[in-house]
Amino acid sequence: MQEHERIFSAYLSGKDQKLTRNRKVILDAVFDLHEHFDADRLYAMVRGRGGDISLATVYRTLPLLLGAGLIQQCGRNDSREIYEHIYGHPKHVHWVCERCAAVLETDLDSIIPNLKKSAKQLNFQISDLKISVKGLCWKCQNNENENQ
Amino acid sequence: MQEHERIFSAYLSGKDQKLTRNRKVILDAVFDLHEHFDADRLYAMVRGRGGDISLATVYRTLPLLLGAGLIQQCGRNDSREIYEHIYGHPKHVHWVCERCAAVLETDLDSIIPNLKKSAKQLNFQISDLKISVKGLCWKCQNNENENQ
DNA sequence: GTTGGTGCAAAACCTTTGCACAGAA
DNA sequence: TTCTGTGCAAAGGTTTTGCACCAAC
Repeated sequence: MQEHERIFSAYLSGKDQKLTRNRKVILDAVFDLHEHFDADRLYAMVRGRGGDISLATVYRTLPLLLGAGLIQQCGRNDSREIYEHIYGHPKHVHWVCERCAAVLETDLDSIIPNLKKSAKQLNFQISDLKISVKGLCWKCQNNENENQ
Repeated sequence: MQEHERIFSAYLSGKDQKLTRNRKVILDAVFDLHEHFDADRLYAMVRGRGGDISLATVYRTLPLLLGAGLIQQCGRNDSREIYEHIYGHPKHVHWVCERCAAVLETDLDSIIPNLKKSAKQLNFQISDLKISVKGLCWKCQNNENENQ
């Protein structure tokens, strides 16, 4: 049993819920997706694995994974909520290219050494942090005039 | 004529569009709302002013205000897009209390001195930046056990 | 047999759009 | 007269929910 299965299972137990077969398939898919994903992408992934899982079940499982701290929301694409798995990933900064939609990532500490100081000044107890930087990646800066 | 009217008018001219009466009412409402707002809140505001403006017009005006750089999106509340006016406001950091939903604001530079350095390293041309910190404000830390 | 899980279809919800008309240049 | 702007109602697209049945303990 993998670490994130243990975590999910423990979280569910605490709510008198179970780590069912469906939930296990969804959990595995989430951690096999090494990209950001939306509900539809995740649904396609679990369908591709032969399971008979409905979109409703995917939608019902996402809040559970959020609650367990295994995934987090990271913005929207068009009108869809985007998620990523975070187990074992330190909190980080997203650099989103507005042209090609590439997402670079860097760690947080290198750009926000003063975060804790500010929190202390405000007397604010941080539980979650999101930073999203939009602009042009180097590739798109060099190809500004090409059509996409 | 106020400064943001001039800006909006200039922006619209550039697109062969006009600063109509409806758009003026919406613009004024946006700058009279000294809080974050969603489409519905803004709609209520302009209705309250006696105008006969439809929700569709509000929705059609929001992208124009975004384009003119007069407002910006700042996350979602439930399922609604949240906006704030930004004319004259430097980019800033939101500190959102998860319990009472209070939003504190601080300026950016004090917590991210290294942002430009990172951008240079990545060769990333920044056009927009969002930072949202969630947690508990000092008030809620001291009243954790009270009901809301 | 009681509790939670699930597929299906329908509902809910915010937002966008088609259309016909109004208004300005 | 030829644009753009607008209200209204309908459509669109994502997410949630009601319900009946299933599965596990």
